Amino acid sequence: MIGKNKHISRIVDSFLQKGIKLTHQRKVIAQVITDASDHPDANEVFMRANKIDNRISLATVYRTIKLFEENKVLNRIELGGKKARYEELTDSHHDHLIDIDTGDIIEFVDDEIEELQKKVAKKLGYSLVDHKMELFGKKIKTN
Amino acid sequence: MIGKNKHISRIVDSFLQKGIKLTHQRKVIAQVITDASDHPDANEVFMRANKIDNRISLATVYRTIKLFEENKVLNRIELGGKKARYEELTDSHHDHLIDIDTGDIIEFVDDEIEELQKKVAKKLGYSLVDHKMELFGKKIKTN
DNA sequence: TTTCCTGCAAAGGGTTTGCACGTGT
DNA sequence: ACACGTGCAAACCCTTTGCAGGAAA
Repeated sequence: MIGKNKHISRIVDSFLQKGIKLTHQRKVIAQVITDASDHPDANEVFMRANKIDNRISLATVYRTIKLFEENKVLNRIELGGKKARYEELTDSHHDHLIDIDTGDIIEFVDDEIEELQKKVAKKLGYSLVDHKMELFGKKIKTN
Repeated sequence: MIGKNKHISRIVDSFLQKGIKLTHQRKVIAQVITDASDHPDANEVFMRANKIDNRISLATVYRTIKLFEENKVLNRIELGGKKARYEELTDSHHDHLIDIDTGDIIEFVDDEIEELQKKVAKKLGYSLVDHKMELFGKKIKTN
């Protein structure tokens, strides 16, 4: 049985509308991603999905992740290394601050920066379609 | 014979100081990177270096690129795909605007954004060590 | 000469894909 | 029933590495 059905319905609805088949595997993977508060990589998604239901292969995880990306329910983040990590795509855009000591990822939104980005793009003769911003920082000691 | 010796001397000097051997291969690769105004990937660097001198292998290009990165003369850029691309590291930091239609990369500097980034990091309890920002845009038609 | 560097080819890690079988609608 | 999705294993792409020969200091 799949939990959190209310939350998942966003993905389900969007798929039904487009006539994409809702397989068992896709539901489980959707749940895993919806439940994840960290930013798992493909293999991590695979392991979590597999724990719920062992009929799921890594290949399917990759295919499903790609499908989710194409349907804008999943966002890929590249963190310098060679593996991609993922997060559920929500309505509000946010960026990431990465703790260089621990690898923790903190999400934040800053409208001022977003405004400036649009302005910069415009100055260069472009209209901004998307952006990616990652800050890397060290925690300030508070003792 | 290696051209642009004046420009290259930055890398050469830095290597001599640290006692790193200045092999023929390294000089050629340094030249290729110094001369590149685009943002070549490892294989592209290899091909250009190889055209100048065919005694250079892809493995050496990778090893040299890593060496250059460690010595802060080269900067790695990750552009969503799986291959890394590179540019010579200069004193002034800049970010990239990518034309989503042509793949062109435009470099820009915006101090205001940099300031805001520091501020945002601080607000979250971090001191900013580095950042990565890429804007994706469509050219505004001017006809 | 000594130490470090190189080329080659093989291995590595993450991701994708061809194929025959299985499943949602 | 039909079209599409899946598991498996092999293939792929980019990058790294072990080794024996080669070059810089």
